[in-house]
Amino acid sequence: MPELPEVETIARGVNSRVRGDRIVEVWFGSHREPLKNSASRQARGLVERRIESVHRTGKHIVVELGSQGELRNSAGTGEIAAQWIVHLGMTGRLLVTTPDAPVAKHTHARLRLESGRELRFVDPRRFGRLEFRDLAKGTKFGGPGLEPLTIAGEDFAALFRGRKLAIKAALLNQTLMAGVGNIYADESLFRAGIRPRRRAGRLTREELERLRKSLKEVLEHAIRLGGSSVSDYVDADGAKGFFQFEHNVYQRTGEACRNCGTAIKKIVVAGRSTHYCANCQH
DNA sequence: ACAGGCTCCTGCAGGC
DNA sequence: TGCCTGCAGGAGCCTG
Repeated sequence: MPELPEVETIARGVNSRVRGDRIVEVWFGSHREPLKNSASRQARGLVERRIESVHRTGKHIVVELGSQGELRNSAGTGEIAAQWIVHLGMTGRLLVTTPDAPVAKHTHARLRLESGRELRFVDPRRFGRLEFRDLAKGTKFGGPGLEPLTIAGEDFAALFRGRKLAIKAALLNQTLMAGVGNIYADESLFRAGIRPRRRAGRLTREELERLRKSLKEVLEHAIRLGGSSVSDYVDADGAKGFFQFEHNVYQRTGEACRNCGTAIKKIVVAGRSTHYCANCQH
């Protein structure tokens, strides 16, 4: 479901509410979990740790955790000893609630915090993933791919050099760049005036630079509006985003292009529905 | 290298 | 009302 702007919005919201709080009790649902390592291992690893910060890497939310068993109410050392990595898949939600808030259907994890609040992971389709990492036993989560918000023009161009796949497929490939999904691939290609089926390696340097800037602008604009709420996306408070009203092509099949009035086309690229304006994009 | 298909799931909209 | 089909912000795997 969520792409970079939605994940960024959620991570910021969660961070501002739980930073400095401590995990005092952990509950995982009993049936098949969307987990990378076992529920019991995660629960044992998470409990009694201070949440140092929460941030986004690609489409992943990274919860940075202090060492286990520090004194209650202590400020902590600020050092990162473990991480909880949350990937929301298509329908995942990470919510900060009061303990008495009704438990939504498909709630898979609940972390009770010292403040009394709860951090909950809800995911109907269970495409999301939860992973616990003890940094004493393994490496820090790096995530795949480069960050589209900060990538330099040279690096951006290098990603696509010599590649025969469609530019849209390349944008969706998380090992190249992390965070771009179906909405923002379509929207950035529209903004850059590039057709989604163009071969990545055939784009001119000028087009690539236009695409890099368009992508950055679209993502930053979407972050400012709290992301796109296409069906069920909500932030850490359960509030919706507003970028869906700014979409130029995504899910606007047959509607008039806001730029030229031509009907927006829908095709399939890389197995995903793809929307573009045949008049504005070349 | 890359395309395309299939898979993991649930929920919702639309057609009949 | 119900039943069926298709589709959905992701991504991994397998085949050709």
